[in-house]
Amino acid sequence: MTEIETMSKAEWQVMRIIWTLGQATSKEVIDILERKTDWKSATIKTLIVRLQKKNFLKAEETKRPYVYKPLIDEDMAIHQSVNNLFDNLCCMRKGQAIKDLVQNSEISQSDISDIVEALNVKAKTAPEEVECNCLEANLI
Amino acid sequence: MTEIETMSKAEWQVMRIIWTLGQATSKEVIDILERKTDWKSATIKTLIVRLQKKNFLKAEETKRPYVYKPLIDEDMAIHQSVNNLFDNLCCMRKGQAIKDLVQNSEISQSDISDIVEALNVKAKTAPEEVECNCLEANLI
DNA sequence: ATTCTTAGTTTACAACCGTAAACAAAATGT
DNA sequence: ACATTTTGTTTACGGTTGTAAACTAAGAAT
Repeated sequence: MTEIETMSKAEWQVMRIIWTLGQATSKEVIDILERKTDWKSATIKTLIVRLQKKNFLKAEETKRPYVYKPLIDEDMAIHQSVNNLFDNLCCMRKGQAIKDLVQNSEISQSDISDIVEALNVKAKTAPEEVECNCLEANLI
Repeated sequence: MTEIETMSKAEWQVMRIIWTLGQATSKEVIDILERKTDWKSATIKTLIVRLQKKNFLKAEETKRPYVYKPLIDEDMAIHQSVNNLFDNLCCMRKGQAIKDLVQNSEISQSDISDIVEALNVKAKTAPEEVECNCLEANLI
């Protein structure tokens, strides 16, 4: 049961920048986040340190300023986070939660097609009803 | 900017039981969670207290044992949690995150139809591409 | 070489969370 | 009425998170 390291809300903001740029110096991250948020540079430095401790980032320390690179793939991080949250939910309600997300998210035409396709596949084996197991003794 | 109270993973387990039962005494919650988890009853009591402080639960204190009732609707809680998490994500990747969820969740036939319907509606106004704004100065 | 600046490291502190024991008050059994 | 059990309240403690200042080491400017 190796505990999964989770990313806090603030840490997500840092990772998004580094994922988007591919790699970044602390100055780049700080400049961008000082425009996006009201965080002080010290705060952002702390977040970078914590992300290194959690093995989400590593510093290329051959020369300064260090270049920070992601150690986890963005899609993998999203997969873990989202599924981790869905694990909290009543099985019966996940379908409606997904519908709610569809309605509240901006999604491209091609992603819409992809999701519809995934739903078509799903429909071939999907049950008529999903049972609630909120009271059952399934170990969490 | 009134801070939204969030529910921790452990607190979710308590809420799910009370939502499913409609209301419950601490004994009911404790009995169920002692079968589902290895938490001690003291732990579960603490969670109930914290959920009251966060206004997710209230105790009917007219007679003992108290009866605990949800102060927040389960669907509303799910909506808030899920959208709160999606706020962390790069806009460009939300579509694929939803597809991933579809593939990894058990969903009923009728929920599948509902989601497809929502996607059809969405497709009428969906953009060809969604722009990434991870580096932009939108206040979080 | 000495000073200024930038970037990385250490320390800080309150709130929240997982986890639970200890304590107190009410209800129940005898 | 008194002992026992149940249930609610208080206190605890280490780890995480938001938030940041202070300190230090390395580069850059003079």
